[in-house]
Amino acid sequence: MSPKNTQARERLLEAARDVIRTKGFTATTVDDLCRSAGVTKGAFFHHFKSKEEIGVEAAHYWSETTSALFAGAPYHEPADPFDRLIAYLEFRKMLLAGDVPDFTCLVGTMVQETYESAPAIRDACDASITGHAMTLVPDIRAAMDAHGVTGIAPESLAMHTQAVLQGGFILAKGRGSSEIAADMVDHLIRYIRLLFKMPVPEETIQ
Amino acid sequence: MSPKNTQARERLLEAARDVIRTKGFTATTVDDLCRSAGVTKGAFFHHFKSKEEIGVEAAHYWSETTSALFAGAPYHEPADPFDRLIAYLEFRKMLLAGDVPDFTCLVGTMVQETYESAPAIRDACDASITGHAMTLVPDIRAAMDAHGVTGIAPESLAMHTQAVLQGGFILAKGRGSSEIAADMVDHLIRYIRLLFKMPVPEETIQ
DNA sequence: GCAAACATACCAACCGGTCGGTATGTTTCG
DNA sequence: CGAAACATACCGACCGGTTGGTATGTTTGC
Repeated sequence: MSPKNTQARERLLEAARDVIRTKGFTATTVDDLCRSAGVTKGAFFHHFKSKEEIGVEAAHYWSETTSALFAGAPYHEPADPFDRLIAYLEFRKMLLAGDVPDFTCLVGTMVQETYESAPAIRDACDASITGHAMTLVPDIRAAMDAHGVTGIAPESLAMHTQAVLQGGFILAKGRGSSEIAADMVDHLIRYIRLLFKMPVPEETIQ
Repeated sequence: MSPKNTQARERLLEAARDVIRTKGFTATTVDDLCRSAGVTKGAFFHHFKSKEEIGVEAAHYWSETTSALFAGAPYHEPADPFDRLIAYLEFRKMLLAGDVPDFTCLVGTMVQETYESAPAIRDACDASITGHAMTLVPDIRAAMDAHGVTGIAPESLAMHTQAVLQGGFILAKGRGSSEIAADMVDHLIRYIRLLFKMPVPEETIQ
């Protein structure tokens, strides 16, 4: 009944996450994934019926693992919804560590390559990004109510946080450094502080 | 000199711009480009010594053609630098028309796939994005001076405009529609209005 | 008439995917 | 019980088509 030995599958999904973030989906070969996971091609096609299927499953795996990461993160602690929103963005800044492939987004990378050629992957990536954004909506809505902010759909501001992050990742890839991505989050924090009529810190954004 | 000469080169660069924006750099084959340009492989390798080289040249070509487009655009008309900045963003919104491959950014797409494997392409893409952003700096700086905005480097705000656009393109690819990208530009406009202490229009951002 | 601008034919490496087979359980039933 | 029947996980050689690139010939424009 329960799949006892699914080590190969999990190792392949981890390999997909790491290799695709580095090389992109198309440039990643099935043999790359097998080598990285330490399994054979037979094992690969036992668990996934095609390369496209591991793309879809990798997006799901990404959704699950990042959901768990964010659910257990300390940014939920503040009592005020506005403070939680800012804490979320500070947490995202904190994640911008290590080399570029370590902090960039698997699904943002994959959707760029597959949106016209592999609808199943595109939909899984879109669901991952949108699903994560929607976890922010209750806090955004509560903070808007508390601060009397109107004229913006909470869902739209939630998507905007993800757009700024994805754009920051692209700029970081161009420069080979996370710094610019952190600066973009600083702009986003300033936008949200201004929008909610909250004081803006004096530090200069470089 | 003569219109016949080097026609193949230009047609190949146009093909690269169109096909790569649709399929991505890696998934685009040399034969794809030849077919789209209506030339043979001999012509391709006469003008470009490798696939990587046409990637670099396509980024340069993108820089040149977009520079010309923006230089001739009407957003330079307003007398006030702040108004020019807003007019630029409204112009960018206006460009969000047609299918996704028609309005998305070639170099933003390419850098995602090549930043680890093809430094020459990565650098050309980075130079294209950064170079375009820097054209905004004089107006941003003048507007900041005029409105007493401090605590932000003009270059950083210029890069932020590009991050929001690039992020909007990724979200648009996930949804197959430009609408979300336009919404992201609306957030950016609102941010800049708030930052420059200017009134914010009442329309709701969806 | 000569060099640049193409066209044609071809190649070796590579890629996604297949296939026959093995090892190790798990279920079924007399 | 116990053995036959079946299921799952995995192996790795192999296949046919594709890919970036080359070698060589032909056309075009000054």
